[in-house]
Amino acid sequence: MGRWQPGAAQRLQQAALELFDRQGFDGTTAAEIAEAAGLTQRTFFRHFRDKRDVLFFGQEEFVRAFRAGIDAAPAGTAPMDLVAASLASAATFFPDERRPYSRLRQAVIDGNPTLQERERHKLAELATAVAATLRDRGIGEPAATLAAESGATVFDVAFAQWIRPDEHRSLAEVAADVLAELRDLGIAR
Amino acid sequence: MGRWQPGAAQRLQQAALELFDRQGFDGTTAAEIAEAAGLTQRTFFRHFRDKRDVLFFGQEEFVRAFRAGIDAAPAGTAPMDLVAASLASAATFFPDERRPYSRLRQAVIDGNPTLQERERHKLAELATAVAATLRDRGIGEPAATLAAESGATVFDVAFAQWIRPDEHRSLAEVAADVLAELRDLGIAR
DNA sequence: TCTAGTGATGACAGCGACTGACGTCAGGGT
DNA sequence: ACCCTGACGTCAGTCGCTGTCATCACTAGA
Repeated sequence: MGRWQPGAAQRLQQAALELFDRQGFDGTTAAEIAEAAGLTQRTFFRHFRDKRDVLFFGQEEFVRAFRAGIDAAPAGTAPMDLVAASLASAATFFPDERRPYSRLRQAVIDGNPTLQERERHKLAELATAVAATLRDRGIGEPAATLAAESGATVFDVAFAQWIRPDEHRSLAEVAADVLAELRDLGIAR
Repeated sequence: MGRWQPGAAQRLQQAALELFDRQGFDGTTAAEIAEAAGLTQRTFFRHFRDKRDVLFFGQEEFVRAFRAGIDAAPAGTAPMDLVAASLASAATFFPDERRPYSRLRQAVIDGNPTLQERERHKLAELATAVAATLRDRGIGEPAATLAAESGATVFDVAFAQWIRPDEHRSLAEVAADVLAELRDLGIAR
């Protein structure tokens, strides 16, 4: 056993979410979050690049889920079908049990512009990673980037819908529907 | 004649771009920019919400160009054709004379992650505004958001291409080509 | 069993972004 | 002359974020 409790980042994230929810993002200092997790401000910034980052802990695995969906598809699959596969794979990261947590987290993000900014950035990073994966499969530019950005947009729209109070479908179902709508748009001239 | 020179925001933006180019974004303080423009740090923050914002001065007119393109289209135009119209309209905001300036500005942005973050945010704001305009024309959700986000993506990709050293086509031409590629993607199953 | 190395953490000091309160100086209306 | 308003300056902060160094538990090797 170490001198410190394990999972410092996890504890910081949970403490941050609770404090942000209770007293707002701006009304919460990094030192306060650290104290709630039994740590100091300095340690907080050793785990996260900045105060906002604490809400985006664990996004790498999420990106890996997108890539895994593409990697598992058979050779010769069309770009937008690869995107469909990556969406289906990523949706498994958000089972229905996680919906309440996602709603709370999103409410905090929606309440602060700088957090929305960071969220957009993370979505853009996701699109960049997916585009790279598509390029690895031989898809050229700008097709790879366009397909990847489209996938990110579909995920974003689907996630927002999935979180709504009156929504009960799974994220996978919602995402499939949104993707279908996008395809209809592309054909309509 | 007032006590102060007019166009403080303009002067601040120009001074900022020069200083960022010469000594980097992080290596330039807000007080320094203000001083170069004959003002003080406090005045800088009365014109701009934060240090990054100085590089995005005048984006409202840019957004208006997008909306104008949609408003000018005849009734019954399909969503993606409205997007095409808005792109064509917005492209007039970037005549070839502006290319050197755009290149310099983009180089500064590319050199700093937080500036990229802000740029993504501005692009998202643009998409939100375009989606609202589409909704005003009777287009429902999620079609309006999907079309608007697609338009923003096309603009982003086209702009990046337009800025390249070996690119000589106009932004309107590049954007039309990228949009055509996106449409090809949508049909491919 | 002693000891030096390692990795995570805490304490301290400091920079710079950003803000609120308040004072100052024109010009325009009355 | 009068005040009001709008743009700016001054002052005194708060807080995000960082560099530096000391500290403590654990571990490998003698």
